[in-house]
Amino acid sequence: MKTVIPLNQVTAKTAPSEAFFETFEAKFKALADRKRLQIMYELTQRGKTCVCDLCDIVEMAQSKLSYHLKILLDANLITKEIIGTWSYYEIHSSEVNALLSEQLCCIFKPSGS
Amino acid sequence: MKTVIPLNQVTAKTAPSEAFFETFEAKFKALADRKRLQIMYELTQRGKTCVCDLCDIVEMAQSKLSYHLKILLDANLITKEIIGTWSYYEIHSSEVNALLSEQLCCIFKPSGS
DNA sequence: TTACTTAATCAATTTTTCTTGATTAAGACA
DNA sequence: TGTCTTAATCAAGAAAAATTGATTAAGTAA
Repeated sequence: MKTVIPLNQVTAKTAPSEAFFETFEAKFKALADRKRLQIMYELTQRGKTCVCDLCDIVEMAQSKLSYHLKILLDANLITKEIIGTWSYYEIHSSEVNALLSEQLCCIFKPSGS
Repeated sequence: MKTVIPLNQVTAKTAPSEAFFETFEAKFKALADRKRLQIMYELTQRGKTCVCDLCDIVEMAQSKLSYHLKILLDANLITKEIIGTWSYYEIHSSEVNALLSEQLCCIFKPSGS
């Protein structure tokens, strides 16, 4: 899995390195799909959600959903918690906040956080 | 060319439509490439810039640069002005502001605007 | 143990995107 | 007019990402 630089370590005092652009490339790539945006939106509205429920909510086959969740997880935009046989996913609010505008954060993360 | 919904017309009072996610898909897709992010960064630093100069700055073949500029232009993230034989491109600040966080806007658009 | 459930992974195919070099179109100017 | 410059577009091939169905792994519970 690729190394992801946490957004709070990012500054722009000197010319950005190749790695800098790569980090954002990965994050924007993760967001560059309408199905993954829908997943982000549903997680925002519902909070921590089980994969089995998400499958029905976004009407996606299980293997396909797993594929897309992994991309969002690798980009550090969501987090994962395994409880027994179930996997729960949640928006990674601080990362999303650091990336997106206030007005978008109200759509892709809970307004109150 | 695809229809682009201006960001200032976007609200989230009801469940977002398919078109809503498609609009952001296009914008994030445009940002999902390290070369295009570098172009955005250089335009941010330099302001309105001629294609011929940009070619040297980002070290990219002319046809390749045109291809990437078109993707950013279609996503409404940059604007274009033709003067004589030259084409000048510029960051579309209001769109970038509506999309990205304050901290990123300082990197992908001039701090002062 | 066995059967069942959940979700990640794999392999093969399809689809999309990117790159490259060539061509085209339009303006500048002698 | 002809030549030069700039930059967009085109077509073919390469590379990357997405989809599909099957398999695997790990937990639950009889």
